[in-house]
Amino acid sequence: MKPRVRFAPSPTGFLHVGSARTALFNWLYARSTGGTYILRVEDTDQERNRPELTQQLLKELEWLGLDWDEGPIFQSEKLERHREVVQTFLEDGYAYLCDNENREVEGTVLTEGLAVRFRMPKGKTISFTDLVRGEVTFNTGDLEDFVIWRSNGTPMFLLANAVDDADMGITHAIRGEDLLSGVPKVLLLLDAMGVKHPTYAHLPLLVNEQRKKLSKRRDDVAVGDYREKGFLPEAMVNYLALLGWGPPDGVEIRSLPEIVKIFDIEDVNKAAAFFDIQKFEHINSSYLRDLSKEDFMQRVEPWIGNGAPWPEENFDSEKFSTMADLIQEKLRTLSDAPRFVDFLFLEQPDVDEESWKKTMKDPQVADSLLGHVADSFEDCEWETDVLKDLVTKAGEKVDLKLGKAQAPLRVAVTGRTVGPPLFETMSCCMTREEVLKRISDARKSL
RNA sequence: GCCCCGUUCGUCUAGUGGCCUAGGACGCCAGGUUCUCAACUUGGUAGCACGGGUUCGAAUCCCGUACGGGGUACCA
Repeated sequence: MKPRVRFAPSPTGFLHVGSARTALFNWLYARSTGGTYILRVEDTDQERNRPELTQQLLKELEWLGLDWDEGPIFQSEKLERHREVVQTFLEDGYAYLCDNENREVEGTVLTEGLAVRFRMPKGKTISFTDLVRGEVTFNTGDLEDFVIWRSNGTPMFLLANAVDDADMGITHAIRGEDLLSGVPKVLLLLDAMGVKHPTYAHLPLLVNEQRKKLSKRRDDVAVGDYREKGFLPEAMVNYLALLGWGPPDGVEIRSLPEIVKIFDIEDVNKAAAFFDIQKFEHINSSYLRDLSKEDFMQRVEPWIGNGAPWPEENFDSEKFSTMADLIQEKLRTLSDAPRFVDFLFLEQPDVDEESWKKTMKDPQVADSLLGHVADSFEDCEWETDVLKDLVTKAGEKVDLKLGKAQAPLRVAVTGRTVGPPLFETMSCCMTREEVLKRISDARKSL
């Protein structure tokens, strides 16, 4: 039988990286086994459920490239089926009615204003084999009767989850470890329905620096935030796959299709993992560098279009296209792009204070150097090699090597010590007049 | 409290009884290359939580301890 798995988020907030990782591992399992990946929206919590978030959720999953084969199926549409199962439980004596004070109420008919609790059998041992954790055992004596139906006429998570998994023919439930404790209850529910148990695989949790479970409330971990920071979806899924799993050959940066080939759910770790933004950035920059020119231009567009830190009318797409070749390899995220080119589209460079202090700390030297540079730039050939040569010579006059000598000029022209290759940028994207103006402006500010 | 789960460099991981004086990646440090940065490159840093067993041999198996986490809702 072909595996059937599902990702079952509840639309109570933005998709966060932990959920995305669960979605990814379900997807990987389905794709690597030839199974079916189903999307199910668990929207039974009427209080917190927000329909508009569902659309957002689907968008994020699409962005990540985690396409689903069936669904989205909305749990809220299965209300009648859930009611039917609960009613049967009541009739068969598996469950009982109870009031607001948790007192048992006589009767076997679902009644408005009354909740339903599942009766926990006494003295039973419940074991199951988890694909990640191995054999896990619980005693029913440690568990209590639990609510499966709210007094407001809606099903509880465990019930809806068990019924839907059974009805959808889910063969493998792959999800976060925070749900491990709920398994014995679900198994009891499944037994009461007389259906087979799915196989479980509980993924290690993703934790914050305090080693606590990542939460949408206290941790800034929405997938959308990373998209907006300029991370690539392929880098995101690649990094997420590395949390709790490692490729046997040690090659970490590889595409999703390649990961599908070597992924095995049984290789997943048991221990919680910390989401390390530095490593994520490293992976992202690697994917960024590997982008074709055309692809890069397309992806970077949102960061240099509307909202970029320069007047829109100053933007010159041809200049940017030239610059793209020079800066693509330097970016860690797409949002780094503007600050590598902003000086071209601003009237005045946006001068970074630290950079200024560092390079102009000796105003005499800086002024003399910039003076020599300006003089030699007056009527030279406007070419990369020529400019580089002239700055080298200017540097020699104040006893500085090119590495040091270019710094004040770079800050005068671009406003920062870090940026694209200076001489090429000047010769290709700036006029002699512009450069001389900036040198002269900088000297006045010394 | 009770139940369940976990513990290899700072971080993510490889490791399924001998190939481990524990490998890789990120980070960090030092050097090379270089017009800055990045990239690239050379080297370095740092770990099997602890204590008992089992075994000729244990990071790997067993028991205990410590620490961490998850659950224990008419949330999911």
